[in-house]
Amino acid sequence: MTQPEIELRREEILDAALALFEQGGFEAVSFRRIATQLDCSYTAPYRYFASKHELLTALRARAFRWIEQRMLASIPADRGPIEQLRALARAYIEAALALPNRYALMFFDIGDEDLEPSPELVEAKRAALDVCTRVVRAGEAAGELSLRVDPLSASHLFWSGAHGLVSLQVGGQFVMGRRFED
Amino acid sequence: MTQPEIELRREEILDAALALFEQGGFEAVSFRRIATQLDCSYTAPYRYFASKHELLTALRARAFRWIEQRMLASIPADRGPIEQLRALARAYIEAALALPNRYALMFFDIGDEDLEPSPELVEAKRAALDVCTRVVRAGEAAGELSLRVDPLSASHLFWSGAHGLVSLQVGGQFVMGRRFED
DNA sequence: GTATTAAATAAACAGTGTCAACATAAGTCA
DNA sequence: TGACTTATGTTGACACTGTTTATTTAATAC
Repeated sequence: MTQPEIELRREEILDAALALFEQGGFEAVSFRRIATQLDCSYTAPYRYFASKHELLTALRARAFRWIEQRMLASIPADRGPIEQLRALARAYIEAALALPNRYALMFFDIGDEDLEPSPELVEAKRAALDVCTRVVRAGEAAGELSLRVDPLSASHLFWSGAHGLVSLQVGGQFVMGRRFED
Repeated sequence: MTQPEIELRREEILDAALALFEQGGFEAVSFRRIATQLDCSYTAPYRYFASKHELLTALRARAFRWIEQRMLASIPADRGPIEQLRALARAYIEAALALPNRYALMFFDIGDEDLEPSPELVEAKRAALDVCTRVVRAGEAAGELSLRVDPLSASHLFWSGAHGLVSLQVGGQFVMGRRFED
């Protein structure tokens, strides 16, 4: 099996896992169920993911890469940093709200709640957060932005805040349409 | 069994569950293990918690009540709202950092990632968040604070931010000692 | 063709949450 | 007191789970 074929198979497995996850959360993802969806034996996916933990971690990393792309594409190059951050927040929120249901939202918690995140996940999170950090740094370098915390913490706050608002919104108490930065 | 006795037994079960959780996360909490810790049969806890989900939910609610108390006690009544918010953040962070390990930190994510939270948990979360909301509202009423978002969202942002910073800190990249409000 | 390697499979193990049937203790009323 | 009812605890079982081992099948190299 050639390398791109392997990658393709991995994607198929992740797709199946995602479908299960979206309709029943972490517990609904099981090797047995993935196998029936892909019509293979239930140990076959072990060739591609060493454990359930690794599978879910890979799934989450993929999700971070996805939202990173959406945020990247949303930055208006011709505007100031504050406007860019606002666009980032909007992109994040829209992406998060476009998710099929609440479950998928859990993926985007930037916190390090995972005891042993894979390097892949750490890298994907860092890359996603870096979209914010770069904007902040550029803004500070240009003297158009002045925060009381370092860029990394600021981005973390930014991300946590956006995530918190989305989860508040999804939780039922509507808020959207206001501005928020810091 | 009288009502307080029942409550006591529930606490014992939660204690055992917490001990397990703190040393191995959600998956380490099992009715079997709780039973061996409490030296009873593995279905006995079912008399007090209808399901594992309910047990964990009760555990989390208790944690929220705990941190609510610590935050409440930290508010300096003789200071302005900004100083009070700062004290709240400090209290939150100190409480979170005083936790025995990372696992317990997961409890304090305020987000609604849980599909079916019990009324008890919803109430505990609301009460904890209300500590912030009251300070914000009082500050706005006194004209000493003016935010661009409503008090509830502000508190949510506040909480998410504090939680995000703590989890960043626990994750390894130190930040503490700076100010942050919004 | 055969030999070797990769891929998929089946069987099994130790756990899990949960439920139904059973036993036991406590409390209630005669 | 003794019989009855109710709450509480226990055992055994069911249908799952993640994971490992051995075994078979498919693909490749010579």
